[in-house]
Amino acid sequence: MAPYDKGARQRADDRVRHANGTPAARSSKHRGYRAADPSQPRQKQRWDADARRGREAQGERPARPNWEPRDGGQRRDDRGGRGFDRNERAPRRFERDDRAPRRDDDRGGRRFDRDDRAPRRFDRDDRAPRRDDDRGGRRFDRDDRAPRRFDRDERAPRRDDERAPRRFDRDDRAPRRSFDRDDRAPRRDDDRAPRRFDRDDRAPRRDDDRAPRRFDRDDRAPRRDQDDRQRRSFDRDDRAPRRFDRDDRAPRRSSDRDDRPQRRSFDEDRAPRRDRDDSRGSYVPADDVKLEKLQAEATVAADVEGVSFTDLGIGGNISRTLAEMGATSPFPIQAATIPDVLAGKDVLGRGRTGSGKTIAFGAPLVEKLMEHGGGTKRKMGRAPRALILAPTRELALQIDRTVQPIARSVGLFTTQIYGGVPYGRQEGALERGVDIIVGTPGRVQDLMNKGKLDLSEVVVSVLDEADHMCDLGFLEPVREILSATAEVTPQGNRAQKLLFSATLDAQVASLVSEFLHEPSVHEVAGEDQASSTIDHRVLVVEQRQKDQVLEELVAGDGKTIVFARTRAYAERLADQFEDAGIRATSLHGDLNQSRRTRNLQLLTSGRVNVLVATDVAARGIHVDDVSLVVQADAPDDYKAYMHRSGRTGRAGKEGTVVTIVPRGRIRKIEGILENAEIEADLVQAAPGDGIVAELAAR
DNA sequence: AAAAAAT
Repeated sequence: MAPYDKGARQRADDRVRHANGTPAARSSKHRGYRAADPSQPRQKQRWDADARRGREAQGERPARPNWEPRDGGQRRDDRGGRGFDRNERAPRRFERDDRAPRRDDDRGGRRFDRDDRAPRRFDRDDRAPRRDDDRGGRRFDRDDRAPRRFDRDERAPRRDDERAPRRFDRDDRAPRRSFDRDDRAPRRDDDRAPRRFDRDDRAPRRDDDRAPRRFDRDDRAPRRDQDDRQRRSFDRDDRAPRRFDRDDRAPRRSSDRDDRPQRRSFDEDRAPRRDRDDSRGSYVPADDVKLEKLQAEATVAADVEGVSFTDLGIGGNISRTLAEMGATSPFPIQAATIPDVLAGKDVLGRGRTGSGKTIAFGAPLVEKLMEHGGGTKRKMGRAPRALILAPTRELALQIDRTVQPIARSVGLFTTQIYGGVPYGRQEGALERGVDIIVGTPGRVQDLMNKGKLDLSEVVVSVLDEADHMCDLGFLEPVREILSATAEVTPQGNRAQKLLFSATLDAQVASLVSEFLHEPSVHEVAGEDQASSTIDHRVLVVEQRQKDQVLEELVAGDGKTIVFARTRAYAERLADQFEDAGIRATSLHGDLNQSRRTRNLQLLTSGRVNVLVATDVAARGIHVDDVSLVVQADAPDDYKAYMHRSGRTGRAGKEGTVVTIVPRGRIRKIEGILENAEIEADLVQAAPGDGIVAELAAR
């Protein structure tokens, strides 16, 4: 009792003073002791809960993140032990390491330890970053992840591989983890340290150095590759008809439901609430419902031949920068939307990411800012005047890589505002003053609520993947953000809203009716997935043979992206592939941001052949030369199918999309294909079948 | 139901 009491007394003293400061301190202090012992752990926990509630009351953020499972809080409470441990991570991890097998269960508590956990589950990846911060020893860590596994052909230890890295990483922490496999970890280090080291160190650098380059590629590849010729050829022939077909079908599928939002979508009358509610209720049926495409003015390559960016109204500096980036002449979507944006109109644009869409809004946006920016350009602490929102961090980054050089060419600054990274840098940038914000809704809203981000001077707002932004969970934040932007420019014109997506349909109706004014609608003929150079296949596979078939499919030499429905499955598949000697990595929301960035880079740089991802990678992500897209789980809807499959067959190259379905899902996938207007062979397949080997060889 | 997005 004695030793403990000392500490407890100290704390009790503090509590008494803070809590009430009553003169009865002594006796209450005494009582306080006893209470303190058992309650002390809980004390902190309660405090946290109070603090959270307080923050929520201030409107800062919800007590529970909206992506968190409902029972998250409860679980946490149940685990009293963890709740108060929060700050003491070492012990925790330690415990968890023991629980490794249960990792999935850990998720309830996710919110507060995300970073911590990532390591747990995906050992290799997470730790690397930590070490980086701490030590020179980094390299080893990093290597552990991707490279390592491949190196280890010895599979017997398979499971060892999974864990070895973790423990191994933390040799320092040996006491915590060391238990099982200290023996092996060291070995590997010794053997491979040199190699990995090299790789690891360089990998990061490359990212930094090449960001611009890659960026260029992203933009250029599509442009250059998708020559005017190509586009024209398929655009005209194939698509025009298709689009019309779709319009016809929409009604068929969803009868009256679809009609409401569609019809209203571009009426100026505002019935935002009703629209929204209606759409929420009726848009998300169990089946893949196809909404009417928006009435659009189609632009084809012939329309833009011989036109230059300058002709469209883009200034010399920006035009030169575009040329340096590889955009020497405008693509159709750009030719269609740039004049309207410059004219101050609201615009809806349909065009695949990476095919010129970013510049279609980026270039005129910068031009517009110059126009009504005036002398305030350089002012410290100036509020941003343009906002670009994207549904994922990776996409926001990719957009910024395109827009930033355009902005800089005329002395404007951009900054990225997205989650998963420290606030300091972002807040610092805002304090210094920026002109264009590129980000994701969560962090933008967060900084808005903290008073760090003032959107009241934003006169141009862009929603990329706008239809996706209307998905459950995105619509509300987006509405709040848009509501915080300016209604009119300093010159008294209406502030602009621009919505872009490869699958822009009536799902955006509520946003359109609430925020847009007489928008002009454009699309590029031939820009959707159905165009193309992509061979679509469906393999009907027995559930228990699925993983084996997948492994055979991804064993080929070409770059492959595998889509899985859940994070856990994505991670498991990546592990399985690595265990099989295939260079693979994963991309999903359970990884911390540095890991996400790095793993994506592993694929773009070719250090791995296979990326297993959730739908976080379905939209907008451009990786050169992906020859095969495998859908380990069927997509939710036809739009997901189109976006996922659009990761391949880019740049006019050949691509193959293989969708694995169990027998029971055949009808579902057929419906999706029909809506996507894609024809695909559907065959049964089992491990070792010729068809599997043939597809893998591509 | 899951995914994404804020700590």
